[in-house]
Amino acid sequence: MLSGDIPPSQTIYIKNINEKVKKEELKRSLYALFSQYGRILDIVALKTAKLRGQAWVVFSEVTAASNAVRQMQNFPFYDKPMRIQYAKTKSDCVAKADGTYVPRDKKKKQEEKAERKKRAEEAQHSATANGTRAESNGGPRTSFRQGKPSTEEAAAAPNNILFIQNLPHETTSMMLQVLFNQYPGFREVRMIEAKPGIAFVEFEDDMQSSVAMQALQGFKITPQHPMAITYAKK
DNA sequence: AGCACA
Repeated sequence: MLSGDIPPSQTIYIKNINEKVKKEELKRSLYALFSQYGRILDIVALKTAKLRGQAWVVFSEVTAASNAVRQMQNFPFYDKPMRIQYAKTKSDCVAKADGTYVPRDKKKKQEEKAERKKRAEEAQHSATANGTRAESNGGPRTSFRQGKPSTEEAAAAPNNILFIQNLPHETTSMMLQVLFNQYPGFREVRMIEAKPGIAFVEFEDDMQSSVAMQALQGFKITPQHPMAITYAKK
């Protein structure tokens, strides 16, 4: 089943997460990894028998979620490739924001489940009746990968090397080293004499570079120079 | 594999 059957949502659902990682660390890592795509409103992760190895990341915008679904698909996270889909239902924090939140009770939950099942069956029937797949209501769909995931199409593919721009010309590699050295996995800063205003900062792995990126994004060495951090091109 | 909001 293609994950594309689920309509776009501002919440992504991630599965195949390494179950050994502790909940709080998991949330922090997810935040570090996904905040590059947009503002994160909430991250939900539970370690119950049914829900371990999964997480929900709620973005403030659907577009952010869409980019995350595409670009982080199969990202090796704690040695397991993430499987990312849109969430099937609206997150509570979103419902609270748009005023549609109603506190859940056990009974309500069952009803929702039954309702989902019924709709799925109906969709199944109509699809087989037409002899086609139900390409759900309107909306231009991005095409989904058929073959192997290609990293080339990822606009912002994570990289252990960061590319820093908009530095004041007087920035030294020493200054950057002090700044980036506070984050685990830091390796080195590289600057090019002939190209002032930019730098490359290397970390041990993608996760660690992502944490530093998130933490220092927009950091101002001078008030006029918020640094712009992206992953270096491979 | 698994769709929640402790």
